[in-house]
Amino acid sequence: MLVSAMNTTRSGRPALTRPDGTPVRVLVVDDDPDLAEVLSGALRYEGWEVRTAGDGAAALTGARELRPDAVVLDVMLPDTDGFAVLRSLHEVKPDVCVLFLTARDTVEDRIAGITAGGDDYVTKPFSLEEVVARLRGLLRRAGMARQAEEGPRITVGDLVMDEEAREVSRAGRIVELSPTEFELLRFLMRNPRRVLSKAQILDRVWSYDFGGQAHVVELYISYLRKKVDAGRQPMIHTVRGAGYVLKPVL
Amino acid sequence: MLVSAMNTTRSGRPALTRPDGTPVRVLVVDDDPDLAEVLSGALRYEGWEVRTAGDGAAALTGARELRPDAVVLDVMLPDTDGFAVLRSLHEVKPDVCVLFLTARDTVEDRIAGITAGGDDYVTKPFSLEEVVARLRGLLRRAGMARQAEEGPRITVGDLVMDEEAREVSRAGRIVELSPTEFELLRFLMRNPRRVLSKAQILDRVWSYDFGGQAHVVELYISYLRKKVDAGRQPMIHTVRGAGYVLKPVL
DNA sequence: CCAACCTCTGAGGGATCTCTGAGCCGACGC
DNA sequence: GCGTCGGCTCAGAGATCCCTCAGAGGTTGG
Repeated sequence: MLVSAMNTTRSGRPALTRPDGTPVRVLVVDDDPDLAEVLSGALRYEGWEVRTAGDGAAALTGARELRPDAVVLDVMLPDTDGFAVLRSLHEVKPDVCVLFLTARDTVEDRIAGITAGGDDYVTKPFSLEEVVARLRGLLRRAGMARQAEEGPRITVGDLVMDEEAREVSRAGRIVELSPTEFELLRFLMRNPRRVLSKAQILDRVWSYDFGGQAHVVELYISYLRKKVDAGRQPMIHTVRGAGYVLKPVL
Repeated sequence: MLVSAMNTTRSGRPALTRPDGTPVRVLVVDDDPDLAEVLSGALRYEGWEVRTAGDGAAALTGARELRPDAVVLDVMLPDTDGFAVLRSLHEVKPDVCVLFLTARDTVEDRIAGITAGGDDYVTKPFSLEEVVARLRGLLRRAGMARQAEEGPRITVGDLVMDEEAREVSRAGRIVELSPTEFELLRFLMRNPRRVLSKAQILDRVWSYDFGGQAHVVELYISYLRKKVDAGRQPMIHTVRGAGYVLKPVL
């Protein structure tokens, strides 16, 4: 019988692993150290091995040493631009996945070139849920998903989410959700039966530069309830003074 | 009043240890020496090895020497801010868990991203039970729990508490509890068959700045009895002149 | 340029929680 | 027996937490 070391995330979920069972390796390249720190924290939380770099030169060194499966790459770097780094990266490791971080006003045609190569991008300011989800998608499509259960769909009770199709259904009936509602529900569904505080939700679902109050979370929970729980047995529960839980109906 | 420091390991319950069986190591960073002392007393009471530091520089030195598994870190430090310390800590020891202490009014300020990495925070004024519980949660998720049976749930007789789902059930039936009731019961359940004085309970379950009387403890014990013991064989017993005990029904 | 949609702010109101005060009861000592 | 003390419970005030509505401002797509 084949026994491999069980690789789990800090959250207790089974981690997405490389074909040989070792953790996925990701290189984070951003010149803002705070942002790099937050990103690498979120990725380590997924059970992945992370290394950071602050500029293009460091990125290449890091890539040679870590030999990452994926790279999170800021387009704006102090020494070079992201596309030059991309070319060098592909020389070092041709099959690496790249997730670009771009400013909102980055030129369109350059982005078109990215997605054509199978890579992906997110625009700043982004939410951590989105970055993690995109990375998971890239890795999965690159054949990195060793999990049978780690498909593109999440199921909690009779609630089903297809991440790729961005489609949610409860008891077979399609539920239409706005982008924020979708991300909030995804976060809840990836952490079922666990109480999530409003701060946790804010940190994870809202952009890192969101300055607003935790009140928005209440508001969006109320939207979700109207759409997901409407008339049915409620799955979204409030835990007063603590946060919210998503629980399948028993 | 504040609980006095105790250096003994709590008897009757196996301490949470590192994978190699040595005690968990925690660094406490706060510029208020009284608070640091109270905290380290509570953590030593858990059987953990504790060291304190008063500012960011001392925190780094301490981290390098102690190589802690977790750090309790005040966001407001005389020399640096929490984010910078977090980054340095992760450089010293990438897998360290951090529990931030923040004032209530700075909550919205810059917590963003902190809980995203799997780290956590509590707002001042906090209760020691809460700090210890959060730390235990962090350590458990980081794979530090060499627990024999130290899972996310505590069991005493037919009474079961799931800390992550914040759910309590007696004989299979869900019991709804308010935040304070929950913390009080958690404290009782973590110390079964042991008489706990009202002063002990106050020091541990209520915030350190609570100025009220021990009468509240009686009141909350009475609430708990109504919900937990309701109609069943009582598990919560009064020891006149000494305190309360939680005992499984024989 | 307009319409539809999305996101967020602010305010109101309702439900729940916490704690105080007071009365009651039983245990214990004299 | 009787008073005292410790503990239990009820009732209610005040605070807090949470939900919802209404609408402003921004974005998107036609």
